[in-house]
Amino acid sequence: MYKISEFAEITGLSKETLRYYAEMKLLEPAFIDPKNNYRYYDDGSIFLATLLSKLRKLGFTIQEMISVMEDESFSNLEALLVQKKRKILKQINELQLQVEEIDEFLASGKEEPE
Amino acid sequence: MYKISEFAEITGLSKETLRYYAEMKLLEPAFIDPKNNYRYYDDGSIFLATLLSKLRKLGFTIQEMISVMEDESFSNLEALLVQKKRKILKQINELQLQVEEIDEFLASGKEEPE
DNA sequence: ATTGACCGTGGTGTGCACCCCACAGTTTAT
DNA sequence: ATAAACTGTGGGGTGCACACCACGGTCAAT
Repeated sequence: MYKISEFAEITGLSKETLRYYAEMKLLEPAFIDPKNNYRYYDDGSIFLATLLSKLRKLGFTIQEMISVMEDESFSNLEALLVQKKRKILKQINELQLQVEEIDEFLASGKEEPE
Repeated sequence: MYKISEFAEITGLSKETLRYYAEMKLLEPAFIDPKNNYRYYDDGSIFLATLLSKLRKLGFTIQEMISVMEDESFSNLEALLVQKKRKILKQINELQLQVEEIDEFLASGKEEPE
C-alpha cells in the first residue's frame, strides 16, 4: 500500500491530480484510513493509473475516461478508443475548414491589383 | 452615430461582446458621452466590427485580433492570416499524432489472439 | 410628468483540468 | 519527546470569450 506521494512518483501523476481523480470517482484509493483520511493505493491501482495517464496523453477528457472506467473488464475500451478517434477526426475536419476559409479570405484580398 | 443595441443589430455582435471588445480595447466606440457613458459607434466602426466578426469565425482569438487592429492600415493583415493558418496546421498535426497513437494502442491490444 | 425602453457598471457564472496555498492534524525519524 | 515531513480539507486562481444578472441612472415618447 502506497501513500499518495509515493504513488504519485510511481505513476507520474501529481498528488493534486490523484486527489482530483479520487474526487471525480475516476480513480479511488484502494483504502482510506478512517482515522486520518489518508489515501492508500495498491498495485492494482498502478495499472489503472498508468492507463489513465496514457489515455490523457491520447487526448481523453475526464468524462471520457470515466466512461472507460465504468466497465471494470474494459471490454468497451476498444469501442471508446475508436469513438475518440472519430471525435478527433471531426475536429481535424473543422480545422481544415478554417484553413480553407482563411485561404479564401487571402485570395479575395489579392483580387485587387495595383 | 449608433447606440450599442442598434450597432449590435447591424454587426451581428451582441451587446455584451461589444462591451467586452471595448474593454479589451479591441473595438472602441467612436464616441463616449461623458454625461452618461453611453457608447456611440459610427460607420467606420461598422467596417471594423464586421472584420472582427469574420476573423472570429476564422478561429482568431482576441489577442490575435488585437494584433490585427494594432496597425490601422491593416498592412499586416495578410501576414497575420498566414501566421494563423500555420498555427491551425500545427494543431492539425498534433491531432493527427494523437490519432496515430490511438491506432497504435488499438493495434497493440489486438496482438493477443484467443 | 410618467412610463417603458434603454444604458452603464460591477459582479458572478460557464467548462476544463488541474495548481497552489494556508491551516491543522498526523506520522516518522531521531 | 521533539522536530521534520507528510497528509487532508477548503478555498481561490488559471485562461478564454463571453452570457447573464441586479441595480440605478437615463432617454424617448406620450
